[in-house]
Amino acid sequence: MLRIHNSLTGQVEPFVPLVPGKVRLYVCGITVYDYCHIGHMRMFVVFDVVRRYLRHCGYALTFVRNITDIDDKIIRRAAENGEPIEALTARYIAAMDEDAAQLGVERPDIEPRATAYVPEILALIQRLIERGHAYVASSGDVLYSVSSFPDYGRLSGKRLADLRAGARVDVEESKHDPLDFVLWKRSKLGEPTWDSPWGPGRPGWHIECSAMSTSLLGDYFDIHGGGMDLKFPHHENEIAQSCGATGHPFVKVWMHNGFVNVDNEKMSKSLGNFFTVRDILPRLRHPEVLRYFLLGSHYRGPINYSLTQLEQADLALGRLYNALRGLPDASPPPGATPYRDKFEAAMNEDFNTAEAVAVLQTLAREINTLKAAGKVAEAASWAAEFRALSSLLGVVQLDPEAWFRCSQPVDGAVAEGVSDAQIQACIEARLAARKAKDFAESDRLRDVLAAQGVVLEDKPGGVTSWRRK
RNA sequence: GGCGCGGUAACAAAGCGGUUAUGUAGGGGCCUGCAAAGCCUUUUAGGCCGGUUCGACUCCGGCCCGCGCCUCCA
Repeated sequence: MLRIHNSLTGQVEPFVPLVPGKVRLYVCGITVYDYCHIGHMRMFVVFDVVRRYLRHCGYALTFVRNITDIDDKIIRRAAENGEPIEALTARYIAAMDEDAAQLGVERPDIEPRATAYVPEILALIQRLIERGHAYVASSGDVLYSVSSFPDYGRLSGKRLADLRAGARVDVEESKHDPLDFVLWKRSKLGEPTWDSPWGPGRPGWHIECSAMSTSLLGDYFDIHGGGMDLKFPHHENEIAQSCGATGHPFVKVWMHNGFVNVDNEKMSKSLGNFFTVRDILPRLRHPEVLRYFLLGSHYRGPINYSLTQLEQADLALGRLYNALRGLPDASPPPGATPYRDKFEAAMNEDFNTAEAVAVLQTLAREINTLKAAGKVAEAASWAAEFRALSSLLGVVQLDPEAWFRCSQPVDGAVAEGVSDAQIQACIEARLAARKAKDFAESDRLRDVLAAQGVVLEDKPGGVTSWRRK
């Protein structure tokens, strides 16, 4: 049975959907004003695996991931660039889609944009005012009254008194309570605006997610996910808004993924240790290397980014592909297998992808052993099982030969080098030399290819396979 | 100050109260014309101090160290 860590309780709990057989999942997506960094991508990949596994468990899943396409940073960036907001957001949404696709992240079932949900947002704010959870401030903004919601702070384990004592924000006079947050912002000159009962303005960030999630998934749904940093205040505020509006619970299970760090510190622009997906992919043999790296540790813990780590991921993936090499198509062994059992046990325990990957490595050894013993049919059968399992993680999705034809770029540049056909010709010539026991020539040809980053491997039966370094 | 997380071998990273994690790296062996790959085998663990227990890396307490959130942030 699947068990999931619930941030609301701090426990790993058995997962029981609200409606048997159905799961409704909402994940906070990104604000589109720049390229995705590795941290964004970790969130994408983590919830892509959650999505795959929930479906594998047989649930009818509705997966929503939103796009925040109106926000202070977007407005500022568009102004800096001197371009319309729509042009900016369209560009970065397209870039996000490309990056996600590279990493094997499938599109969510529904991908709402905040700007398309303004009517729902207005209705929600209206309801909050009616129920005494929100007020129109002297500034013209509509604010949420934190003190009207006794449960405020439950998700993040904070108490209102502590938060007030530690408040570092400039307290705006119009706020009844320094912790009150904005639902509807009065727009300044030149900013995008929508009409509202409280004058022209635009939605606050937190209310967008409450409106989109409940509009699409209902007032009470199964899982809400996002990055660790959204727990407070974003998700806390969502709870206050949604529960405030309905008077009943909002989300059953909260899931939060850990950060990507660099040198054990959070990636941030101010520290200058920031890596976008577009910075990294050109340094890799294949985008799968990044995905494998991200799944190599548990989703809740921090993960430390470094080139060394990516190199290790490359080698580990190569080992998996190597096991699958040269095997015919086959059907997996019927019924449960020890590998499948272990894999599923790992995934069932709060999506332990690190352990699931270890199962794949062990299975690869089994396949290699069978291959070495000449038991090709058996090896092929396990290879089919391997592929069924690895597709749940979205790794080892290529044809093995295609993997080995990719080369590992050096300093971000892919070596031009020799073509596949030239390599093949060289191998033929070397095989002829070997047949004639001309080992000097044979070794010379191997060295020629080695200098081009091509490694040869002589297999039994006079077959030679190759790989790019 | 408040809340929370973590310290595992050369590097990375899991599970687990007593039995090999896993990958990479190192040693030895098999295989190979020689290599490579693969397989077998093997060396390096559990921050520190106490406690519980027949037995603790695993549970409890204290200490030290690192990190995160408390402000926009995946």
